[in-house]
Amino acid sequence: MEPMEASSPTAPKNGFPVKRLARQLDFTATPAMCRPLAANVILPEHPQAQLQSKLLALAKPAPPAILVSQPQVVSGEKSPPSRAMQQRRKPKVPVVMRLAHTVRRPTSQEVNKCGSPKLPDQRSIELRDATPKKKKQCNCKNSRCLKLYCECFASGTYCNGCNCTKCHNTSEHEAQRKEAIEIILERNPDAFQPKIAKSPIGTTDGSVEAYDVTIMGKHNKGCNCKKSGCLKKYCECFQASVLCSENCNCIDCKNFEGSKERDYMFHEGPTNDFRFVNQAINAAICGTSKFSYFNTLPATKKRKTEQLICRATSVDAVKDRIEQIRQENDLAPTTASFSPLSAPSAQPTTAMKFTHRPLLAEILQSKHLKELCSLLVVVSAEAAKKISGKKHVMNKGDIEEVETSISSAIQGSKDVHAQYRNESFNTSQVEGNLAYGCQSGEGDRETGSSASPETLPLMSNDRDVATEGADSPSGASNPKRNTTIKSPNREVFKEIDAEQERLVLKNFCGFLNKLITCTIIRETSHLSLSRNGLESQLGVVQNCNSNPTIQTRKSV
DNA sequence: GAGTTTGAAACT
DNA sequence: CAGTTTCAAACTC
Repeated sequence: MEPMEASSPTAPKNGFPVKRLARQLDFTATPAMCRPLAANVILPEHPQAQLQSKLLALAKPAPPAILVSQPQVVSGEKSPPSRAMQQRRKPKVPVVMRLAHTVRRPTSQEVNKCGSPKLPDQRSIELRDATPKKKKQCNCKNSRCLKLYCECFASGTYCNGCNCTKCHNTSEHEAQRKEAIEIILERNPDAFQPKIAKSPIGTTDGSVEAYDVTIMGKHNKGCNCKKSGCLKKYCECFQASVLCSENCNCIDCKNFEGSKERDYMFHEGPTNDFRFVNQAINAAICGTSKFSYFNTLPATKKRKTEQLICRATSVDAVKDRIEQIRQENDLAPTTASFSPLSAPSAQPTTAMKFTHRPLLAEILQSKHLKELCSLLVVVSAEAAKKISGKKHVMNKGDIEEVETSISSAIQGSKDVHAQYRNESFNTSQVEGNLAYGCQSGEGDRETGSSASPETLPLMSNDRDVATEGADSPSGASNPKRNTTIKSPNREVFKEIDAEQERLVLKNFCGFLNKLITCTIIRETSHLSLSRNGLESQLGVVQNCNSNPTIQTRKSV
């Protein structure tokens, strides 16, 4: 369930505006919108029509994208451009081709919500021109509908059937209306220009099954959102179904290509639980007090998401554990505003208003976690070997038991890798791994099911638990571990456990630090790329995409 | 449906 | 040009 549609009857389905968008200047305008609407006809004397006429009269071949973005051209109507236009005609904002912006088409179920089934082609057409069937009526009270606050006025139409009060956006007040238009144009000659430069839309891969359509375009002026994450219709970019661009000055933007939050919105839910685990780690590493998009979810959705996350771990637990690790390693403390953008101990400044923030999920992939788990198992085994080697006083039987324990751990790793190879990797395994890494082996003892088999051998405490509980399922399922349980040399194992835990935590901490570094580098590169288009920096991004686990392993 | 939040527009 | 206020839509309850 999307946040915005939870209670609002006008909320868009699947992120698409389904009605005339508010407070906008023909964001979604296409040639299809040039058709006069029944209720609100674009007036030929309107500056927008005049602008269009003048542009056409200039007869300069414009790029197709610009033509597409020119809305509401009234053919045949040519009126003298306003004084403001003549004096201050600024060159149009060049249309820059942007990365594909994928948006989900409505499902058949959603389409059928309105009662009438629609053919895919019809849906496609509706999405492409985004033309609402009925213009929304304004509700202006104080602006007399003579300011850009008024949607009707801004779009160059008379108010007709609106709920506004003291409306002057009518033919009866034409003089005042023209005056208002002139004043606005004096202030901003582009005030009535379309805000979105949009290029044609096409399917991303041309396949029939593909329910992603690509919208290319950007807000000419850009948005300045601060709190909405650019994922609500407060944001003009989001409202127009375009990605935020370099024109924007938004804070904590999530309306960019690859944004998991945005992806979540358009897909009405996580494609897999792994995303939320990543977000949990991301939040923990960043020290933020929230999931970025998570906190925008409605309560019911939050609970659902919380359940997903908390099955094996929790954000707070992850944060607490990472904070503990940081303190143990004399690392800079996490703060509520810590960001991977900055140095670990740096506070973000107002200058750090990065628009496009790559999420951890872009860097951390399941294979990395797999390798991390393997690394931790190996490190743990090596620790056990190391300690056992030092124990000259141990008798042969004890050594055999230690070796049995080690081989058990390694076997556990092999088993889980067999699972991975069989594509059986699932979230609970990841969560189990995280639970171990972040909660020092406390995992999900209550359920006893979330920790991955790979981490079970590492959970030294569980061995003791199994010792005291003969009916423990895990203990019963692993006779080798039972062998360890019966060892009289518990001190040796305690030492091994301590060493294992120390090394595992140390490596896990290193892994997290590598992730932070990767995120910083990638983000910096992302910013540089978006601003300068320096493709040469792709190498940095690629390097950043390299496996942090391997980097950690090298550093061991 | 009332109240709150949000960000663009308008104003200083 | 930056900060503040106004405004109406979006959103929440």
